[in-house]
Amino acid sequence: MRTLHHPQIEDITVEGILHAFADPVRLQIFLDLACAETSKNCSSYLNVTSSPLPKSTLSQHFKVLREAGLVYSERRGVELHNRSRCPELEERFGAMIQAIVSAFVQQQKEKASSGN
Amino acid sequence: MRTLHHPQIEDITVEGILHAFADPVRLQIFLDLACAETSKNCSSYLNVTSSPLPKSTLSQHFKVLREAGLVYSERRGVELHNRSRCPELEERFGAMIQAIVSAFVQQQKEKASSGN
DNA sequence: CCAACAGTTCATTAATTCGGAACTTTAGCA
DNA sequence: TGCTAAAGTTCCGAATTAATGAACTGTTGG
Repeated sequence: MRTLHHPQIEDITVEGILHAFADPVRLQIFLDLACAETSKNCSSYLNVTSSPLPKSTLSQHFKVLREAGLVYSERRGVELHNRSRCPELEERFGAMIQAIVSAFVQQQKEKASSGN
Repeated sequence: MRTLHHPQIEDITVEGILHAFADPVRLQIFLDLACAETSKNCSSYLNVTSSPLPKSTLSQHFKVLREAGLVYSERRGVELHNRSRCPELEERFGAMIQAIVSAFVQQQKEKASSGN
């Protein structure tokens, strides 16, 4: 495993972020990480969808989030600890991240209450 | 040309919007439409990038924007008049659209001033 | 050293996207 | 009425990107 690449805050782009968030699995993972008190490993999200994700797929999703500059991943022993980069992101992109996450959360609520 | 499909406001999804916005050409078009006083036709954007876009590509971009629920297109004679759906979108998704557009505009400014 | 575990990489297949060429629709005009 | 041009769309092949099973890499504990 090569060393993990995390872009500098100034190299993060709006379109990179939007591309990463355009996948509901990734948006859900980010949302969860952003709310988490502590960092979480990748395998925590194997069952983030109704059917379990293959771990190669999950690994790719984390790579996309990481290289878009949305999460910071750190090796600890055998696992990877991931946390959102919310504070820096907020400084650079203002309300954007928060607004996206809020809209997604509200959409989840609506979906849950109507269609069930 | 079949009749144009515009999703109902309640069928518009966050991930659909983010996917549409993940392409800088589409984001730029939306931004421009959102600021425009009047509706604009597709061909107005043939030169939205440094090299001119093929019109089939542009047509596809407008289709994506339309089907994501971001723009409303109306046939007038031989051309299509497009306008953003900002008011409804704002009601449904709060600050999200505005925050994305703002972040993108700021990024454009930074790019223009540094790299030139 | 060995087994187990977390995650990555590789290779194959599937799905998207790009863009040129042909097509459709509407308007203007002789 | 045609004829022609303009604005978009559709079609299709090529190129790119995404999904995932299988094999692999590190790391830890015994």
